[in-house]
Amino acid sequence: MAMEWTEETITRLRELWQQGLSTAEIGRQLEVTKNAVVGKAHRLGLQARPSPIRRPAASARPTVKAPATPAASVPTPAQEVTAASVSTPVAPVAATDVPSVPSVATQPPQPVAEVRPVAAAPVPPAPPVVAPPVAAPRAEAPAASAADKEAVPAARAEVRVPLRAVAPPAPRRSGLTCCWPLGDPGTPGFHFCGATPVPGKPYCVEHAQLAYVKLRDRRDNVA
DNA sequence: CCCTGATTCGC
DNA sequence: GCGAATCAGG
Repeated sequence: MAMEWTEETITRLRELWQQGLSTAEIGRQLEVTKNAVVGKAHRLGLQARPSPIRRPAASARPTVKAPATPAASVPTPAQEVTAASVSTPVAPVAATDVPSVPSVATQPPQPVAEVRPVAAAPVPPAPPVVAPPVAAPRAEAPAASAADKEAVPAARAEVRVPLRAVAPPAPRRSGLTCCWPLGDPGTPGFHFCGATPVPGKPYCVEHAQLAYVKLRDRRDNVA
């Protein structure tokens, strides 16, 4: 064992899980494996998301040793979860004038829509005014791959965004603020960073780095 | 191949 | 309780 699963991490797990992030994605953010995420999620009694597979009976399981397979004929679990609500509420983000009430406490309850962080969908919360930044990193020099086995397969250059189902902070007319969410949405302590964002992006320098991370390395290279 | 989540079971 | 190994569907 290694992970401590502090309340902090458990809370984050809950949030991320509820946001519909994939187990692997959560794992990356929590610096644990997806297995750890799934295992913990189940132990926490978190709602299991539709599994891509069916697991009727568990017969042969030659993991390490002791197959022990007497007999197993279990009825189908019949646990269909058809939650195909493909709604796309899209954060309000009133573009015109907004009341000078940046306080999140006064904002309407977050939609908490199940925004799925589908890969290849770099959709950072639209900055209050300017056009979508569309972080398009990737500027690798093609050639030069002789002894380099890594070679940067740019085919999967993608970005990761927080994708909290929350509306950005009420845009102040006289200055943008970093809309990186801090805290637990829906709780009093929840707020946005509020720092001055980098031009063209909805986050400050700090959080922009967190938000726009190329996910190239998955299993390896945590942190 | 890649991805996904679920389960089992040694630790 | 934890999570690697394994499975299995898309």
